[in-house]
Amino acid sequence: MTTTGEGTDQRAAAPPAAAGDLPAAVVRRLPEYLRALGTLSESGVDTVSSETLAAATGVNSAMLRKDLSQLGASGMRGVGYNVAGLAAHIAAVLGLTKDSRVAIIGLGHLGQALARYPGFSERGFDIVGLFDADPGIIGRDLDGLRVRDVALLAAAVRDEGINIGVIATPGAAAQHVADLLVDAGVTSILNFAPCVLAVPPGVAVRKVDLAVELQILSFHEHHKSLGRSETQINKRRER
Amino acid sequence: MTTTGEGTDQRAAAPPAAAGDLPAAVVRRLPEYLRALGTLSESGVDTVSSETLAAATGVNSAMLRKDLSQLGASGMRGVGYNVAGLAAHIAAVLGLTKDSRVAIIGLGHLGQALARYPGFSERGFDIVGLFDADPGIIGRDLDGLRVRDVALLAAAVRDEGINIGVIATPGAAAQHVADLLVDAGVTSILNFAPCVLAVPPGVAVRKVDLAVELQILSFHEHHKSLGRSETQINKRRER
DNA sequence: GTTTGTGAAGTCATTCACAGCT
DNA sequence: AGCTGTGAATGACTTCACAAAC
Repeated sequence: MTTTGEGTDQRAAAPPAAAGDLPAAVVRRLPEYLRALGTLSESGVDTVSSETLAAATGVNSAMLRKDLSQLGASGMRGVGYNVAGLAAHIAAVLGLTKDSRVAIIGLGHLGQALARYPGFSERGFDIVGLFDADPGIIGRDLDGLRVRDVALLAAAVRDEGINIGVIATPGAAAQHVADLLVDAGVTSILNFAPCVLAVPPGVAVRKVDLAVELQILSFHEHHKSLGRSETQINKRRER
Repeated sequence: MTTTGEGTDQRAAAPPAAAGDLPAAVVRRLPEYLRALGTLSESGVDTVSSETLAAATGVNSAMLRKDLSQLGASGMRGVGYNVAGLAAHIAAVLGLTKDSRVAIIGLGHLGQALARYPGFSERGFDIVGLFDADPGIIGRDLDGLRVRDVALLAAAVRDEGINIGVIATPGAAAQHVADLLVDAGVTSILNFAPCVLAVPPGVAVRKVDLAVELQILSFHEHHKSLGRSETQINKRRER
């Protein structure tokens, strides 16, 4: 599959690669590769080996090569991968060639932080709508965007081309908001509320629960201290 | 090379002792079970079948039973699981019987939101220290906690029993902060900075990168639009 | 020499399906 | 009847190891 460069992307009729159904595990790693490539690029590096890039992203180099090969990206044997070309290829696969339009629903502390998080716009996610149900919050101005009544959400989704919804409401409101988003045609949802959302097939939901992450750490912490008596460290090759 | 950057989501780098040797995939699901059990408990339910609990957490019921069986939790055939008992069991396995003491380093917008996020203390994670390097932020009061100079971090870890560090600094500072935490004896880190941390074996790192989540959604969005019309939506996977 | 690309092997995770308990 | 617990089957992911390409 040495599809050569060519590529800048977009949706050609010809399938440049199998990109259609990439294993979820691969997709999860692509943003990480992309970030590392950006860092390399800023350092003026223009070619990178799978070994080096793998180290920068914390994965095994064989896996990295296999991932890239599945994307249809290719390197040069004996040399490595072209940093800029690879970054462009990954960005294309991720659909980052056009900016996405994001609405945040729920502007409590977390929602406000998300609204102001520079990492979103830096990576091409334009926050274009803020919505809340609390009259005490509606009307507030956050870095130039005014918080609107969630009743206006559906219309805004249609009129303003919103395609990603970020739910940062309390758990009790999350399903309702998800329904609003889905009915308005949004098919990608990032859910920060601590609950499972029911959505129709075809709608992608990703969930981030900050307390869950801490609980997982708690588990490790707990079992590290339990292990003190046994001292049996299972040696497993640590990358 | 001490490169241990623990992967994004799943992967246990920690060396747990024999008794607590649960697969990482199971540990990831436990907090979700616990949350669903809490909801059931509040509704006055005191017995639940694997089928029902599985539905509430979005997993397959056989997997749920297998998970619980690995914990040593058991239900009653023909009846189901005792809600309170199961919740207590899972909490014990996760080490949630004693509260954890958390420091947040980096109090930009995200760090401030985390500091005020009620979900942490609700689930037994006490935020006891806030640290930043910016003189403009040091000294600020956030809900009764004063932001201290990061130079005081190591002493605070020791004197105040901090066992979890949350890094919410810019990427460039994150490795330095991680080193400080590790040197001070912290073995659990939650990293919000967009970079891979190198830590010695025995230190557990979990990473949450908000932009990565959006990029993954972008992928799905992108491929929905150029996929065949009879799209076969594969199951989305939650970390 | 270096480094990619990939079959094959290995490891881990999930689902199935049913025996066995209540 | 209903439901758990678990071996077996399936599927997914990762790593190994090496031939082919530069």
